[in-house]
Amino acid sequence: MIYFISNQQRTQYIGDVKFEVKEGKNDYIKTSTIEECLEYFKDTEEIGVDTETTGFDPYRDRILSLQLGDFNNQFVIDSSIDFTIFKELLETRVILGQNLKFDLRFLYKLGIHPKKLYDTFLAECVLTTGFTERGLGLKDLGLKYCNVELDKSIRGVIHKEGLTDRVIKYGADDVKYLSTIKEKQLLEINKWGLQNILDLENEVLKVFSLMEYNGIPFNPTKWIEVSEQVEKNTKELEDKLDTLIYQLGTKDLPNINSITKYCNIWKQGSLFFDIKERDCNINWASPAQKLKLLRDLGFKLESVGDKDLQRNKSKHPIFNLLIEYSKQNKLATSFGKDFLKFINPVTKRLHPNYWQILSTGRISVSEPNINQIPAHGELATKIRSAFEAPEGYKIVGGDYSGFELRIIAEFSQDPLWLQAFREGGDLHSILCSKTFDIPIEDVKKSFPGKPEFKYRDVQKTINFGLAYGMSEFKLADTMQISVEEAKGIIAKFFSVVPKVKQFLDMLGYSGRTRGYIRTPEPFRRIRWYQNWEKAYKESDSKVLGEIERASKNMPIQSTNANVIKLAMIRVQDVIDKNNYPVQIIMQVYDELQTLCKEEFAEEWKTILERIMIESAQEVIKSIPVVADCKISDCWSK
DNA sequence: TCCACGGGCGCG
DNA sequence: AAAGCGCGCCCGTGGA
Repeated sequence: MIYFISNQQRTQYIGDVKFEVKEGKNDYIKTSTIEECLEYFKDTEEIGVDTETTGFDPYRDRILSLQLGDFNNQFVIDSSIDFTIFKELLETRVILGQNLKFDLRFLYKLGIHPKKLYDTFLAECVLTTGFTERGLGLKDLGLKYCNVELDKSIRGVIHKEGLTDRVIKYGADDVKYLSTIKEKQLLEINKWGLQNILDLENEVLKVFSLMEYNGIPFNPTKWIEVSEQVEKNTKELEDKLDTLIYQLGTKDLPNINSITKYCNIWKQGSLFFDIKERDCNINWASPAQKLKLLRDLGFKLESVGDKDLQRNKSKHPIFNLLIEYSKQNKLATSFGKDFLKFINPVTKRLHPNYWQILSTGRISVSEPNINQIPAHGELATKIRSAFEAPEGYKIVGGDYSGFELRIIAEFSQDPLWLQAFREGGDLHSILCSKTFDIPIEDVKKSFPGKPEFKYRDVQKTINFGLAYGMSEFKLADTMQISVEEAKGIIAKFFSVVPKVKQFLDMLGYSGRTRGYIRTPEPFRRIRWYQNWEKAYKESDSKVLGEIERASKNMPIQSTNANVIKLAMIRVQDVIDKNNYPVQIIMQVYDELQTLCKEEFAEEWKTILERIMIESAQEVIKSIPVVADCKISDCWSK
């Protein structure tokens, strides 16, 4: 049965005619009261919850209706009711919902903070990680688990139509099937041993919801300062490139009679260069145009990517200009003034979207993507300084040190790799000395005859690269050596750390032969390869190779992601239990940043660091884990 | 004018 | 046959 709770007249439509009625014309909808609703849920442990809202922003939009229910009965409560009446109920029961992050932000706005969550959307993500053709919407889940066709056609018109019978029915259906979906999902979850990872996701859900709701403090003045500098740099470099082309056209291209002729060869009908105006029509942001030009000038390049430009930079001054231009242009476009559109007009903060589960278990962030803010180079510090704590607050946070390398140590149990972390030595240097048979004091020296390659840097490339399934071809390309030489280096390296090789080979074999790969205990996340079956039958080496390399990396990357999620749960838990004046504001792979009241910052830094380390040691048991936290006014390394 | 695609590059 | 993993964003390109 569907119950409707409201303090106002119901809106009804017959055709296009709108009128108010007290009781709907369909007898499956009854009017009810708050008291009846609270009484109904008095002894239930779990409640299906959904909201309809006027939009996506909890600060500018509002809840139109709140739906609470189970399979037998659903209550549709309209916005004439003060929803905070349900605070106690919602904060003590298990809240069952589909993509709850959306609803939670609106409940937070009302001061309602549900604690125990089960999200059918996240459960489906956990069950189908890696599949590209999967249905994650409630409509898909209704069909898959309940064989019921849920009507979604109405979404988006509720605001106009009002709470008519069909809108109420639709709202009620959105909570009616949740428990059935959950029960059937749990059968699959248990069958695959995914309970731990599902619990982790359902718990960290509220942290991501809070992060989206709270947002990130941002100082636009500082951002604009850097943007203007970068824009200026970009324009100057464009001018320099144009001038260079002018000089090339008049002097360095004797085989081309005039730049006009060259231009006509290059692009029919439109001049890219006007000698009189000294105006060059080349779009320096166009890879195709750049490549064509450089090839016409006689350079052999495969692309105009940084790697190819770097290799040619001694041959002509245009390469250094192009390298620098690409960098500045990237900063100007991706991190320029356009970025300011993401500032929420109400909170003046950034409120990015979080996608909680990608194929390895990492998250992704968008609008804006806070996980790709520049971190290297001289402008990075300035750019990041725009992420600034307000007056009276500090940014407290930090990252795990060499975390993926520690994960490799734990899972491979390689003696040398373990020993390096146990003794606190520098892993890259230790392995470098053994791989290249040189004294450890010499690891920062260059290879004989190759001043641009230092032993330890190459070792770093190997340590990270091989964990991603890197081949001798890539190493040869990176180091500019022969494939044979590269092969030799890899063989030597793996003879130094045989158990690492064994571990990676095992992962690759596992993925290639089974079509899925999973994280070791305790989380046991699983990633499927949708294209595996076909590739396996057809012995498609290209696809199987991709699966093999991804499988070598997934448990490592995934464990990092699982651990930081565990840390987030525990950190938020401590904040909530103690009412600390702290907000988690960012998670950047192996880094957590919080916003903290200034007077609490010192104490908080110690607590945060401890929780991060303790969380990681739940998984990394053989060696110590290090987290470096610091207190600052703005986001910094 | 809109859209899909891919090169290129920002982060880890 | 191709050979380092995981993302999102910007822009140019080419077709509708």
